[in-house]
Amino acid sequence: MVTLREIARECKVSVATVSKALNDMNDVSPETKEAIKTTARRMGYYPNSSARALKTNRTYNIGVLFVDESNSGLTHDYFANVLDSFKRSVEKKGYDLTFINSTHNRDMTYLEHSRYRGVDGVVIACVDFDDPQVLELVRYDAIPVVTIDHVFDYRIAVMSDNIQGMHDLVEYAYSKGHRRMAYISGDDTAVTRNRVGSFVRSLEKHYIDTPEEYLISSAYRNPELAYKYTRQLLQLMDSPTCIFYPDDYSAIGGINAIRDIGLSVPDNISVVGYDGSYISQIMSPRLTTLRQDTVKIGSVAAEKLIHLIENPRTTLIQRFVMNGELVAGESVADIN
Amino acid sequence: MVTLREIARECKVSVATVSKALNDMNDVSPETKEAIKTTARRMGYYPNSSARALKTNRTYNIGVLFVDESNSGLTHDYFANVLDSFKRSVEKKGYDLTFINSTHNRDMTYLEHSRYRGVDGVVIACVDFDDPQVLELVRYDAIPVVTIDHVFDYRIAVMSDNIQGMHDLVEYAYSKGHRRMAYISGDDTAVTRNRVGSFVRSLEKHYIDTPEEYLISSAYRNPELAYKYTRQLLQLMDSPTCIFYPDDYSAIGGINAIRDIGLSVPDNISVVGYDGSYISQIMSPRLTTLRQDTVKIGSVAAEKLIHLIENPRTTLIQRFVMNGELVAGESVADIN
DNA sequence: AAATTTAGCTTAATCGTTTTCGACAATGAG
DNA sequence: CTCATTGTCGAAAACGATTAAGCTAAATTT
Repeated sequence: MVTLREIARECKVSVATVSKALNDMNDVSPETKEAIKTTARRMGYYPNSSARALKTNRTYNIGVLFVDESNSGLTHDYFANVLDSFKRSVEKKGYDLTFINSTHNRDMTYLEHSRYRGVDGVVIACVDFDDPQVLELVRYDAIPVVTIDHVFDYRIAVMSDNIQGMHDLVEYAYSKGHRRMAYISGDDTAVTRNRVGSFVRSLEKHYIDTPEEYLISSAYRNPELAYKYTRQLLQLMDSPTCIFYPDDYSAIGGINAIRDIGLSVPDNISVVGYDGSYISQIMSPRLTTLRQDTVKIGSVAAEKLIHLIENPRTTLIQRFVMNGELVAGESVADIN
Repeated sequence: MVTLREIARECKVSVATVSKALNDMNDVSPETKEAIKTTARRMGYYPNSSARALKTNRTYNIGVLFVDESNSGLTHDYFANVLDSFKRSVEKKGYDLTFINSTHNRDMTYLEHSRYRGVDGVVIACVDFDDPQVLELVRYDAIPVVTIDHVFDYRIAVMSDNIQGMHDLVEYAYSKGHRRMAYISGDDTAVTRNRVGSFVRSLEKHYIDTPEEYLISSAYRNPELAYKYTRQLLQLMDSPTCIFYPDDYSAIGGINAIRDIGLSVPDNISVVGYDGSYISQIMSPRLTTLRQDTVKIGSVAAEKLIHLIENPRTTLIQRFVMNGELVAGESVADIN
């Protein structure tokens, strides 16, 4: 490993001068600076991140907290895409990504792990936001944090506009003539509450009351449950003409239930998904869904987190709400 | 941040003694060791990874090289699952995961980046294995490496048994009465060559020659291309009764093509996927496919890499081939 | 009883960097 | 000509940990 010391010996200057030259400090003459830089390049030098971190308390490393009870966020389509975009963005600015976890040897909490690794900041998504360990990390204000799809006071949040998104979907179905709409929603989270609220209010604007049996609390990414609840809805005497699902995967489960009963999508029953995942547009019929802008969410989260890291005091704590985009698809029939 | 020094002051011993006590060295008396450990716990001590890494040249950090031209490996269903399992496994042993990339500020190669971060080892998957930067990293023998689904000499490789997998699929289709089978395969990689070879040989065992127009080189995860080539196959005078695809997504593209022509799966044409992704079993008809054991692949890769890290000289360089599992599904008709 | 070993602890060097402070020479001002 | 300023550079401390080597006193051997 080639160190500053070796470059110093080669250039016949001190280690301090080499360091300053490579960091472009201005108390090194242009000539020596240039000479040092070229020999550094020639010798294949790159800094030792541990040594630098030890001295500067900056690692250029960002922690990623992405845990799901069942799967980790990695296998979660939506979050994997957000993370992918996030990763791309931070890498452009010279930061690396390290996963934060708590199932460590000597068991550390998320906060301890973050401090152990000395990450400059943490992005949190796809977790149980009531987890005491998450709260501990969020409340520890020496580490910059952005959360995705959840709002904490005094923390930057980046989120999808679930209220507008659901509104758009309801308006679309309404415009196609649907009046009896049911919503099989996800687990009880902030995101879910926003969507359910928006669903009900959007219908109320059209003077449509949503009967209790049209609002079913299910789970995200659980086609089996969606299947079950879809059958349940279809057995109502006054069954809906259009069913909304928490995500595209659940919608597929619903479609299976509809077909197994002998009905067709969208001819007999219309279906609305959420997320706009890749699969939703290659399946048939193409799903009517709301594409969340994962690229934007990831890149804005990255940008804001890095800004917070590099300008700790001047950065405003805000929420950033990203618009999604309605994807018309073919799963909602025009029954006008 | 609480350091060894503070614990030393508190316990009225030297820093060295504290370090040795916490690392369970045997030249510290049991009593002082215990005392030191409890005060360390009480004060909320955890080591500074940078300082430790600087001194020991061990980071307990593993580099992940997962890059795809289009998307990163994160959004790739199969590799995301492998990575997820890998992550879980290494975390159990106290290692963390950091992404390796080359789009860094001062542009470093993969190798330089790995050395810069001082990772103890690297797992490589889902990359262009002809990339000079990948080769540079693979050839640098001071960093332990395991590759997934690709074999290099002198490097540990963990892979799915594509030969057996394809064989099982062909045998299955054959047993269902299919004789005219076509294969729309993926890009030209080692994995693809294994599968195509196995496809052809498995049929030869049954004295079936595969006509040239039945072997089409397409791409992975590209339903549009699969759609196009499927139409092409169906226009042949002697069109196949069963079509194999490089992956489940492509199979969906193929199914769409078949349906758009007015035919049905599996009544008119049978379809075979690969991977056994989640979606393949919630779609309808459930896909006949080969589930790759992503959990096993990830955990074995982790186990072998860590063993190599901790026993550099004694670890044998081998290939580990993981069996997949045929998932019967409903997309292959019995035409006997 | 003298010599040697051992247990338990400390001292100090070291990993590779950054950064403060001071040294020194050249330059400019008065 | 003297004094202050400026431009370059180096010495040394520091970040927090590990570890070889040395020291002291007690335990053991001869």
